[in-house]
Amino acid sequence: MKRKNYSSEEIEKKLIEKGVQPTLQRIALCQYILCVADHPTADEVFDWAQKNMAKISQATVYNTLGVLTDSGLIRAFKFPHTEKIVYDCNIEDHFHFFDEKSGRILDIEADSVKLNLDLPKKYKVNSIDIVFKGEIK
Amino acid sequence: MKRKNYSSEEIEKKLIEKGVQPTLQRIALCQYILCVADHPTADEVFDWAQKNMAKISQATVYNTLGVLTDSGLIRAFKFPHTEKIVYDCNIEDHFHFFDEKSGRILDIEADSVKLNLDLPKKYKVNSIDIVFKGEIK
DNA sequence: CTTCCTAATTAGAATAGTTCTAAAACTAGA
DNA sequence: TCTAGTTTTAGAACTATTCTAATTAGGAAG
Repeated sequence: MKRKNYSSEEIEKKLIEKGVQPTLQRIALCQYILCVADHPTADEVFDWAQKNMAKISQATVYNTLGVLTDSGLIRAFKFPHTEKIVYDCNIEDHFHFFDEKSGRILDIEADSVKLNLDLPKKYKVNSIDIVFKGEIK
Repeated sequence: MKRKNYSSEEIEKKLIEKGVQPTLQRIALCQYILCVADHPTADEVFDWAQKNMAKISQATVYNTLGVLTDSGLIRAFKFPHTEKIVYDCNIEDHFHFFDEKSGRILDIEADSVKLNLDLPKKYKVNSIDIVFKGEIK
């Protein structure tokens, strides 16, 4: 839901801030990933790219998604319902809701989930992944 | 931790109960999956089978894991840390702890996690997957 | 501008895990 | 035993992703 409308300049600035060389391909892909897409997979990004920009290779899409993920501009998730890696421009701590009807993934804010754990003391938890599955009425 | 020592006869009975034809291969694989293995992947099951039983094909291992999963005797999970499907003989509702040091997966009983959700009413939750990542000291 | 130098892009091959296919081998029931 | 339906099997096919090696583009220095 945090769909923004970044200009090329703003995206360029973001990339530089993160130490990523702002090439034409990367800026274009960011337009889609940061502004338009909703939890896209690599092939969705590639499909969009083929329709909306000059010739680009699949490898560049994968490279770029890797670079963006490593730089912390986006995050990569793996969900139980698909093999494909899903990318998320929401880099805050959060959980996910998978709508079994539509296949859509929705973000769940971290503070709408209160957890009360009773684990053995020696279990040191570094991070928690939660996926709710269900449907939206 | 629910490591049992089922005899061939007990396994055969379980398979029949679930409407699964108890072939030699299926019984043998169940010995490993239900009694010995701890969250195995398909290739771990295949490795074990090659060492411990007469010639068996990889396809049979995949078929059998599929049949056992469909029948409800075991469950299949997909975790964020690996591509491989992980099988679990614990068919109760439960969550998982992934030990980042050892790579081991441990079961977390459902009632050691209390959840307090504040989701929009129209979100109907059917199931919840939780993976804790961390280390065991 | 050129000349380097490095980094990014590319096409295609390679890989990993899994599923499919078609044939052969079983198994259960009549 | 015969037959029909299952299982098993080897190998091919498939899907998502990563790797490789060659080409191209972008800067910095002169």
